[in-house]
Amino acid sequence: MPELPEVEHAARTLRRWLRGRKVVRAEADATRVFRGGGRAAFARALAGRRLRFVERRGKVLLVGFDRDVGFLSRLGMTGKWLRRKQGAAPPKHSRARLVTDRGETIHYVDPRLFGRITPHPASALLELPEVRALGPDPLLDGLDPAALHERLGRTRRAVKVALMDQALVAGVGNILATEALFRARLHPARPARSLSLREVKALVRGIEASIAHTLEAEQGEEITYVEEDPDANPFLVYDRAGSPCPRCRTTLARLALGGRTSAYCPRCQRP
DNA sequence: ACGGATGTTCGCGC
DNA sequence: CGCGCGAACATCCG
Repeated sequence: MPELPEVEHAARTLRRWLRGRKVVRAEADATRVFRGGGRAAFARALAGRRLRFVERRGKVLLVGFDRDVGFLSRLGMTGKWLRRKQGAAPPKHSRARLVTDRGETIHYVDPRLFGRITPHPASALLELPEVRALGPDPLLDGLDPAALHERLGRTRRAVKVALMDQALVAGVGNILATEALFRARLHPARPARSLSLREVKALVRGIEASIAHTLEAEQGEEITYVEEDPDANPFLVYDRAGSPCPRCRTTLARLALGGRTSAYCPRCQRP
C-alpha cells in the first residue's frame, strides 16, 4: 500500500488511533522488518510510552513518543498498520504490535517483509540521513516548478525514472508517476531534460491532482485502503493497459522503464 | 503454473 | 560518477 497518498492516509489513521494513547506493551517478531537491528529495543523502549507525534516525509512514517523514544517505519511494498480490538484474532502476517492503554492492538502487517521498522530517538528522526536525503514532499513542502525543471534538466534519465527518484521528489512511486504523466500528457520515456518549464508545470499539476484523487479515494472507513477494495481500480491508467484511454478512447499501451511498467496513451502522450 | 505486483538496495558492466 | 539492467527479498493473485 505504499506511495505518498497511501502513506499519508496511514499517518492520519495511526495518528487518530494513537493520539493521547500510552503503549502498555510492544512486541516485535524476529523478521527482516527489523533488519538493521533494534528489534529488542523496539519492544523494550516502547512499553509505557505515550504518543507525541506521527509524521510523514515522502513514503516514510516517523513516530515519536515521550522520553525521546521513536521509530521510523517504511511500508515497503505490502506493509500496513492495522488496529484490532481487544481479544480479536491477530491479522495474518502481523510482524510487530503496539498494545494501547485502551486494550487495542495496533499491528504492523507485512506479508512480503519489504518494509522496515527502525527505532531511533524521537528527536533524531527528522535528522536521519535517509530522511534528509529526500527531495521536497509535494504535500508538506509543495512543488516548485522552476526548481523541479532545473533538477530534471540535470539528468539524462527518462522523466518517469527521474520522478521516482526520492531525492528529486519525495513520495512518488510507480502509480503516482504513471498517473501524473498521463494527466500532464507526457510520454514516460521522454528524456527528463527535454521538458519545457510549461511541461513541468503541467507535471506538477498532474502530481498534485493524482495525490488529491487518491487521498479522496482513501477517505472512508478507517481501514479502507484502496488496494483492498476488490475490483475498484481508482486510477485513470495504472494497470489499465489494453483498455481505452479515459480521454480519447485509444487503447492504452504498456511500457517498461527502470524495471517498472507504465500504462500510457500512445495518442495523448506522444514521445 | 508462470509471471507480475504501489519499494529498496546491491552488484555488474559500460 | 551516472546510469541501465537484473536480481534479491517473500507472498499473493489471476
